[in-house]
Amino acid sequence: MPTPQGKPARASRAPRTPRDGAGPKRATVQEVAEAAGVSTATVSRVLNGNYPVAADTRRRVEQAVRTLGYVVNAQARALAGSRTRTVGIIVEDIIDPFFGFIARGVQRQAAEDGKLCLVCSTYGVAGGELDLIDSLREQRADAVIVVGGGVEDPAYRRKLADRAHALNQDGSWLVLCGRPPLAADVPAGVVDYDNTGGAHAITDYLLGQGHRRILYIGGLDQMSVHRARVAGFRRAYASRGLEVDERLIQPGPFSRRLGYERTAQLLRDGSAGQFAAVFGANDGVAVGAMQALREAGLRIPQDVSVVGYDDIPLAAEVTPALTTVHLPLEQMGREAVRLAVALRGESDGPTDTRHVGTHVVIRDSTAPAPAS
Amino acid sequence: MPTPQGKPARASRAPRTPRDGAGPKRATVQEVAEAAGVSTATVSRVLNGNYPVAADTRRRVEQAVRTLGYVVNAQARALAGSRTRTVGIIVEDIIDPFFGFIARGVQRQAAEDGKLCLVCSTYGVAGGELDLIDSLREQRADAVIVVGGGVEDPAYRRKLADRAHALNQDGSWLVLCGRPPLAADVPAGVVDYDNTGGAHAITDYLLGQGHRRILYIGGLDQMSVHRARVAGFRRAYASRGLEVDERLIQPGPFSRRLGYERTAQLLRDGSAGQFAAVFGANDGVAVGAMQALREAGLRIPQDVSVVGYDDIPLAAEVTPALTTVHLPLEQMGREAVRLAVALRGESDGPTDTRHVGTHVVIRDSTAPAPAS
DNA sequence: CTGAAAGCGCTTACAG
DNA sequence: CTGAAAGCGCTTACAG
Repeated sequence: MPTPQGKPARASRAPRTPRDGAGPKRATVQEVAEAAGVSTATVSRVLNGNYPVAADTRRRVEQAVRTLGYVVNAQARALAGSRTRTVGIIVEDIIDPFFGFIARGVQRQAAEDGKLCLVCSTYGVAGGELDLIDSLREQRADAVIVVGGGVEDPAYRRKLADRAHALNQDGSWLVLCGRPPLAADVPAGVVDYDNTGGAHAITDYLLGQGHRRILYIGGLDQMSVHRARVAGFRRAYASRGLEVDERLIQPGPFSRRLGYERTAQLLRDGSAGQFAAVFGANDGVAVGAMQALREAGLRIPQDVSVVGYDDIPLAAEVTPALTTVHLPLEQMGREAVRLAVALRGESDGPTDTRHVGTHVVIRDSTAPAPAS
Repeated sequence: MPTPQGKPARASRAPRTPRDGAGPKRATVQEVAEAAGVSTATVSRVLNGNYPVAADTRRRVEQAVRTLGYVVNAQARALAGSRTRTVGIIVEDIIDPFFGFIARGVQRQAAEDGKLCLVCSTYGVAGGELDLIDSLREQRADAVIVVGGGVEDPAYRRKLADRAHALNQDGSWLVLCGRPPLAADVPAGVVDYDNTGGAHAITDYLLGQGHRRILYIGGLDQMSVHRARVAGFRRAYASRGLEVDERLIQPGPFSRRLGYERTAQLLRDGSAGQFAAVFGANDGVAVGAMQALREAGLRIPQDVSVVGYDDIPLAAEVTPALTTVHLPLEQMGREAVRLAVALRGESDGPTDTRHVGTHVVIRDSTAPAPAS
């Protein structure tokens, strides 16, 4: 009946008494059982298909399910069972292709395994990872996948290790994806790749082309990824008995803007000396550097060679196409989920580490050093 | 004790009897209550902070929580309460910036509201949306946000409407983001923008620059977004009393590759006649077209003007920077979550539609038509 | 192959 | 301000 007042009849905030006629309502196993004339146990068994049920009984149940439009209540199922069929993934920013592709791999593998993904982003907030792991623990995610290079700070690593133990207690697992292991006694899975080796390989390629003064741009000291890449850069020089001019190592956030601005500045003020090659700590940095070089009237690769890291699609799309280190990002995401599934098999196995391979992709942004 | 055989001591698949010593174990409210010397009701009340509790009692409980490392069990909470504090979002592909930015907005707003996001992708599989909505319904997501242009097929829209009703039954809501409403009687939220108006505006801008033969590339007939954009394109011509040469409308998937290949082909075989402007149905298509034009020796914008749609970062990064229609993608995502929250306030309100504004961004890829 | 019943870990009227 | 108790909707030994 219409409300006497002209106000819209919106549900008053009366306390929800159980089943007061209004309020949300969806069919339950109970109702399906009644409709099919069987017990709830039987309904559960046909729903899960994990136990023999007479063909005829099964049919009656399936019929009832259809008629009532029944859908299982995942929370009730998770509470009664032991798994939530959910995996959590924590990235810095879903819009960054590095994270985006890994997240895509995680999603796809999870979907194939009948799981759903809880995706969280830290947006670079310090400690954001920790809080998100806690939220995901509340959700009892079957696994929590933390993506990307981690902070090297020992205090932080200890906190992360605590989370790993807590998750493991709960029967879940922490999986580090693109980050080195925490410690031997920490129950966590790891999917990693060889940053040092990749940086070594691409630096050595440049060195082999006759380049000696390579400007290395990008990376923050606390990040494991950065330290490993710089280490590879240095080692390549060392392998050939060459020295690195420290002025050529220019740290900063992994961003296109950094590549652009730092390159432009060094070109302008010459404070790092000359250079005829640029190593961007990731593809974005490299592309930013390319733009600055071009604006300064330098040709790529005739005057300056440029390389990146990661091989996101952008690398192949710019002109000239960028020489870089290929990372199987999507595969890393898939691997992380597979590893988590494997680990749950063990009651509390040791840390398990999986390595994925990388390789240098030579495109058009590199050439032999100009004769000086 | 070590297993007699040399095999690794992995937990045998014995049936999990309740609390058999091994197995995952985490503290419960029960245990916190005992440790604090109060009832579980009281623990729940301090945890949720939604009810007065004596300061001293509160302290004891908080202490116990800390000591035991207690974390709430979200499934149990959701089962006992009525909300899951979870929102589901369905996109085509998280790696596509159009979807990525919307997903980011959804995530951020959800995080601010204390909710977690279940992110799903269809990867363009027909009907994928429907299945994913069902999964999200199992999860009892507080809202299910479906992103991007929808299929116009009436049968499909009917199925979607069924899902909307089902969700509404459950006390949840379907929210369409970047897609027109289904029908007046369907309980679903809508966050949309004016595709026709945007396409009209940017086409009119080109027309105002003296262009008459504008090549329109991209879009599939079944997609609502495409139909609306083409309608705007046509209307701009009509407003000025001009005719559209149908050969200049070239449909296809929204992809960089389409822009590149179709443009290259038309330049080669001339089957669409001449054109001195290209309207890419989205920025990716436009950038692909730019590449083909450049390879054909044409200058942008001196010889050919190019415009796109969406204004993803790529648009500002290419050279010359692309004139396009700006969409507040991240804001759309946020709006979708806010709308969902608002809708849950009503027991079953009518369809609620929110419009976000768009505008043309003029950059360097457009210029007056060359004198012919 | 099937059912009765306990239990998963919370929240929330209800009663003090 | 606090507690006893019911109930959320499933799954899973246990017993036939």
